[in-house]
Amino acid sequence: MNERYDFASIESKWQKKWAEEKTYKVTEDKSKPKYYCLEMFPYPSGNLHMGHVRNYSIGDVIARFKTMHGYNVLHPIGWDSFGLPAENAAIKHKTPPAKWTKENIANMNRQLHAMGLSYDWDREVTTCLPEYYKWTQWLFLQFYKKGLAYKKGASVNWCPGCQTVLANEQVVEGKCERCDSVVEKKSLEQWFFKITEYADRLLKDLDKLQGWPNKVRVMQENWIGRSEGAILRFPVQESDDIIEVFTTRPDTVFGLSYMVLAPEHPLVEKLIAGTKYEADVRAFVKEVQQMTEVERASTELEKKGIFIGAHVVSPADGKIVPILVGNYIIYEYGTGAVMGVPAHDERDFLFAKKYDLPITIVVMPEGKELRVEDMTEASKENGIMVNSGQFNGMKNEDAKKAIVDYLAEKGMGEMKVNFRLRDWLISRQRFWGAPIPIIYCDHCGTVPVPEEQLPVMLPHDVDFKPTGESPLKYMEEFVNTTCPICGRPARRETDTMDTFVCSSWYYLRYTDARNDKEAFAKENADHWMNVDQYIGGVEHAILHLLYARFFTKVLYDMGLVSVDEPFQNLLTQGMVLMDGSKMSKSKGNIVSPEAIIDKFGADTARLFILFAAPPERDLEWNDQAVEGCYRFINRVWRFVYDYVQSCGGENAEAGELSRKDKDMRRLVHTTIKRVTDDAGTRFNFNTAISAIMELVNGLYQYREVVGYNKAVMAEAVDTLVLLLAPFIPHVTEELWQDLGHGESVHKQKWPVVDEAALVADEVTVIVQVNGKVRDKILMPVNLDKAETEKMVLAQPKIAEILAGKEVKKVVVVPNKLVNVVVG
RNA sequence: GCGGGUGUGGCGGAAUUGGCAGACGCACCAGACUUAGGAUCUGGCGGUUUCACCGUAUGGGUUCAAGUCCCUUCACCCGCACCA
Repeated sequence: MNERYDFASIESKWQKKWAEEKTYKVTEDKSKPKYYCLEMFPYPSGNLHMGHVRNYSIGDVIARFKTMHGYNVLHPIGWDSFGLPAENAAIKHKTPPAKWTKENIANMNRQLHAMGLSYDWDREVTTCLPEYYKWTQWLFLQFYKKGLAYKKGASVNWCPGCQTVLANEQVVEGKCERCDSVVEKKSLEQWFFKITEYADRLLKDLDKLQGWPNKVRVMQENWIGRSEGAILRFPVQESDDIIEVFTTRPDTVFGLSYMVLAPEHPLVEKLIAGTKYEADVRAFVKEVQQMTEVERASTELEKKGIFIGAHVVSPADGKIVPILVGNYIIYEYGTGAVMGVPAHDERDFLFAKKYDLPITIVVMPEGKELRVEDMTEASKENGIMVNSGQFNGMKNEDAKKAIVDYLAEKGMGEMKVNFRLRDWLISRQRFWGAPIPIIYCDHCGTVPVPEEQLPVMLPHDVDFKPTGESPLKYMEEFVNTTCPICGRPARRETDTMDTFVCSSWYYLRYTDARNDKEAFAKENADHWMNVDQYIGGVEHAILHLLYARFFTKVLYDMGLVSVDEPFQNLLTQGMVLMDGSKMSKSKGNIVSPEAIIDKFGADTARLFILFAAPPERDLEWNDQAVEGCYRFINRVWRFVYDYVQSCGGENAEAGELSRKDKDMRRLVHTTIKRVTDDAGTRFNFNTAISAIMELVNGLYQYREVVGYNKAVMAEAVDTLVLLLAPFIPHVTEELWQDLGHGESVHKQKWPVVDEAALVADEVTVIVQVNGKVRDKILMPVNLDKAETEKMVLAQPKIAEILAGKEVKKVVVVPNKLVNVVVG
């Protein structure tokens, strides 16, 4: 054994050995309980960053810990390797995206190995390889067959920077989440997945995800945005047209004062055509549409509208009110039309004040006398119905249903649940993605590519346009094909799929990664699913996690999997910060994982990142604290070195234990207990590590004891190495061998707590007087309350404090604390 | 505006069920060893007017006992945001 801790040679030695011997390869071993530990797979940008290091260190500890606990652990890794950066690099450097991606993967693969992660590399998946995207395309076809993939013309989010459309989820504050360009609206024919059909289930099943952070569940709930209300129909006066509105307040329909349509609403054009209002309304609509999405969506925007020259008749009471176009109506939400009830809606109130429209109170808050003249804002309180014909006197909550029932009889309304969630737009006008397997034939229409013709391969040798426009459109050899039905010339779809499609099912592919007959065998998926622990950044709280849940539910309905939620438990790790802000190239506050590994080794890097903060919290990088972790490993190394030099290999009999021996054993076993709880059930690796540090401090003291027990010491040293193994796998593997053990430390059983060793003969009891600590007494363990009280009151120090005072009460918490209450 | 969260020494953080606030580590200070120390070991390290008192963002409450439970106020972070 080397006296010095030489991390570089130790780490490379074991990494090589683990790879050669496939130490972490896993097969479906039915004799053990299974555990699926998954970290969100990386985009192969070229280099690992600290966020990756944190993510994978956390996952690796969990995987190794569960393995030592006897689980059959699936711990895979792969590459989310389609997407824009590869294409942008291709344009810039004239390298094909496939080459750029492959090189990046190779480099990051090397970096992952340098971290000593326990992945089963035989299950590595790469989404941009045909062997993977063949099955992404196959899944698309299954969705298509079920009517869950469809093409429609729609006003969509267009990112001029990325030269492609975006899903709603990828638009943040009106900007592209990737490149920050202001997103424009474009009317295009696009492919969608019908995620809205699953809105209710995606919402309801959030209840099943008790192992998810509350925050993420709430974010998904808000994103899905379920609201209960009604559809009401308002006939346009002297016309056959009907304006439908969605409202959550059908009880306020008698307070109607006007009707507002979104500028994009088709009835606007229809109702103004050929009227004297035509020119003004068109000008207004154009003005609104010329605003950016950000401007339009701003709550600061002054609410404006214009009369379009037509009226509707209220189906409730026959009241006739004007129709306007309003700049605050969103065409995509509800029906794109809103009934204006100024008394009970804030926006309607402002609008009515501005345009001097009538305000009618129809819900009177109980115990109040609201008057229109006094109102400075809309009243949203519940109350009693007024000015509402036969519904007067009802509670407004009851009137909601009563009014809709009444209108329903006339065919003018019904209860309706509305969702904020939109269908998932999956077409991308870019090259580096899985081609959508669809063929357009002039005779047969839209024809899915037959499954036996998959994959639809991305061509090699591609010329990229500097604009970013997809070169696929111009590649005759790709576009021109024959119709699978009639055999006549036909054209391929040139859009590719959103990369989030690829990442919506990769966790299933891991269960059967090399299968070339199907996406995955159901048997394998059933064996491993669902993911017991998923770990990743909170930035995926909506996008990826919602899409993956949707996919799982669809596959469940198709009978391809037996679970309807993919991720049982979710851990959202915090960010790695430097000087208080997220590490980023633009800020220049980057610490490269490779530099840290070169200087201190992977074990130190892992230990620091796990020790510095609990996993959900943001973590501030601290170079000096990294050195502290390096010192700790050295301290462990020196201890084991000295131990091996002095008495390693001796077989000692335990024999009679002295008090200090027993104390040492108690420390060893309380440490096992603490580490097991902290790392295994709470994932508080920071406190688990601090417990081990205390053990090491205790060991340094124990070895100074003259005539310490060698069997106790041997147990303690072995335990120390075993407890550290999941955190710092290389050095513990080396130490385990130095201690004379044969098999890998990572194949050992986790140490078991000896409950008997935890019991002490004596305990320190805190003595309080009126809640203030006055003394600490060492007393025999498990004294009953009366004896404890007697002993405490007999203490000279306590007796002195209590002299001349009346003891009112004595509270005894056995083995812990006594509180004497005096008058 | 709505929703979620956080607030503890110079710093990262600990206190799992209401029971010694500050574990463990960083930084700092002192000592030992040493030709030397940025190595290692030992000790100290919330504040103050130090036989004691004060102290977990703020003010109040419950309790024998509150960082922990209840109410108030404040600050910061994150998500959504004209959602009808």
